[in-house]
Amino acid sequence: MKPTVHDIARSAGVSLATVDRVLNGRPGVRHVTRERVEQAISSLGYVRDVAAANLAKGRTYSFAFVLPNYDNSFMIGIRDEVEAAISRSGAERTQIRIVEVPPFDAPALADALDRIAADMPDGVAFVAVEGDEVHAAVGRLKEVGIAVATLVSDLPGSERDHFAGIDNHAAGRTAANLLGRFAGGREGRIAVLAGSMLVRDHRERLEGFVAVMGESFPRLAVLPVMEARDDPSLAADVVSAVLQRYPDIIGLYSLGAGNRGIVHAVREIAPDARPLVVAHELTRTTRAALAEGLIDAVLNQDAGHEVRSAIRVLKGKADGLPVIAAQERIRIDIFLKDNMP
Amino acid sequence: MKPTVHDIARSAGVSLATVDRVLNGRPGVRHVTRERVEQAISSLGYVRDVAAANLAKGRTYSFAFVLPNYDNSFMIGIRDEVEAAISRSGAERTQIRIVEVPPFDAPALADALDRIAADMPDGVAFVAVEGDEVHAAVGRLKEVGIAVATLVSDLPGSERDHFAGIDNHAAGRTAANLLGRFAGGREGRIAVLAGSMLVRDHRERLEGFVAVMGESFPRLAVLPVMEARDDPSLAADVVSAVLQRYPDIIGLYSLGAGNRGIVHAVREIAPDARPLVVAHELTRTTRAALAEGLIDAVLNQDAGHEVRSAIRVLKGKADGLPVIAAQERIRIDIFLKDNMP
DNA sequence: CAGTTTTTGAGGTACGTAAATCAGAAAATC
DNA sequence: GATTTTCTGATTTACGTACCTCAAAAACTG
Repeated sequence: MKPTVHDIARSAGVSLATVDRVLNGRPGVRHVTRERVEQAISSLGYVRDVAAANLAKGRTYSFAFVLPNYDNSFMIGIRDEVEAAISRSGAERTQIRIVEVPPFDAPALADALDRIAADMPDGVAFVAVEGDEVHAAVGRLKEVGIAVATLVSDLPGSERDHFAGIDNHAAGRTAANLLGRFAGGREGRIAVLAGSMLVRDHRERLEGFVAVMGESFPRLAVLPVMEARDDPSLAADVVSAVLQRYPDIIGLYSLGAGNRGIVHAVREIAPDARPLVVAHELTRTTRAALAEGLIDAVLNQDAGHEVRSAIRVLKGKADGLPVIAAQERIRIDIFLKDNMP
Repeated sequence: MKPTVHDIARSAGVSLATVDRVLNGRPGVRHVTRERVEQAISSLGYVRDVAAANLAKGRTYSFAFVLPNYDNSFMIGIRDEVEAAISRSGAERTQIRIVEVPPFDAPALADALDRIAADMPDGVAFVAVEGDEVHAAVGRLKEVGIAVATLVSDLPGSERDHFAGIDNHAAGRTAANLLGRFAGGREGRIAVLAGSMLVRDHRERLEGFVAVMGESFPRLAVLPVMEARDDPSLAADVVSAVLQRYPDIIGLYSLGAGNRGIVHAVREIAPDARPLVVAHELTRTTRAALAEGLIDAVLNQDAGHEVRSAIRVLKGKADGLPVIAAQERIRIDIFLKDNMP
């Protein structure tokens, strides 16, 4: 039978109240007594029943998720997952609200963070945009004791507690590895399409990609990156243009969103002249394109994992617990047409 | 504020006892009253506080995991995960024990299952070996109301409630896809190394692999499968021999265990003559080989996910709940050297 | 309508922990 | 040794649900 606080009290020869004081770090216990209790705890192998503790505490955590009001499938996926978390919030004693901000707008993001700080939630998660205002706003959040996590896109150097997202450098490397190997020994050019170089995750992916291409696949020449602001129609145009301009393009790496446009452009090309395509995020579009053979591989970050990890971390931070890094690492999933979930 | 049973009672104009009867499907409630209560439940958006319910029930689930006493890294990983679950068992109100059986031994497995049945646990998970005895034993378990899940290797056609493992057919297809694409347009032979064709998961992987090779990569000739009983030293010998015999082997698919031997054999070969290697399960060996470039890709099934999924399903089945298929699907992870976790 | 059965209400106890109060004991201080 | 301060014990209430008992009310029987 699992030991309870009562067992500890009995075993240590103290009262329930004292056990409670030790367990919850409350003052008013002599050193020797505290040790006796701790001794009993470890010898009985007591572990706190978290469910019962939460029930007794009646504590609820309040969190805010700041998301760009941005309509690409991936962000919609993130929002869906946050909403799913909200619908589960009853069972998990969390109260989560979503705050929308314009995308790629550091002042607006900083502003939103400051407004949230006024409500004193237990934690805030946000998709970072780089900017001094944002750094400063994070500092203010931490100052008043609010836990802060970045989501999808990080803000290194800031005081955020945690980043819930993938290693984008590694993602870029992985993409290069796949494209390079799929290309076999062939020679040719590789086109890279990004959303915006102002976003850190895109920059990092590009860095990783270019690095591996240079190291391992010198016969593949990477063209200068094209930015299409994650806009499908713009992406379609840009891709069509570059494919026409350089007939020896044998691969395309789409490291941002707007894949609908890319798929559209690639479909226009004769099947045997189509480039290899590696894209990010498994969405309806990329899934269908994988199945159809228009995209060769998709790198994915699981939005659900990211959101749940962020919540878990914020909860832990709110209670002053350390993050278990291994548990919170978000994996870079590779999907081919045969292993789609 | 989250509604409680009290709120429902008040809102429906009935007593707590009646709400309780409705919630827990106990008899003694008139149809109209039951409807009034259900109406209140849905209009208030009541959701049962599972933590409090479990606390009140004080129910503990008892499960048995039957694992082959087999020392390959993957099985050790599975065992570690079960043990991790055992160490968490206090918090999760489960009591789990591990039963070891000799590998690939259907009578012994059936025997173990029967012995377990005598203790009447709530559920049993086991790594299936094919055999009529096993089918019969599963039937007996189900007959007395014990939930049954297969782990890693399935037993289709039996009365098991659930299979916690990957789609091995898809895994084989994925391996073929990777190997075929990595080979570029080259021509040559592909060697396949399995543990034993008597194990269902190995057979299925092979089928999927051969199918895709035939469909999509007709220039790659798949050699007859070699069986090395997941034994590293045997595997090393077999691989060395076949590589010597067929100098035009450009790829190797290791669909079972014993990868240590394969890595050893491949390392002996001159770097530029080494075949492409795709193997299963991310272990210390395969991880190091990936990093070193001796293995090109590793397909992995997450042992932790599988074990936790099995426990979740057994718990659900013990309570008569249906399985949420999407949630319990185990993914086929692809790891290259750049996206290793 | 009396008797029976079914339905409902009221209330309590329990699960394991948190948190509070208050009184008394022990230790430290002067 | 008296006083203050610091500890400790005993006890209670609460969290939200499950499950039990007993009695009363309502609905059916014949």
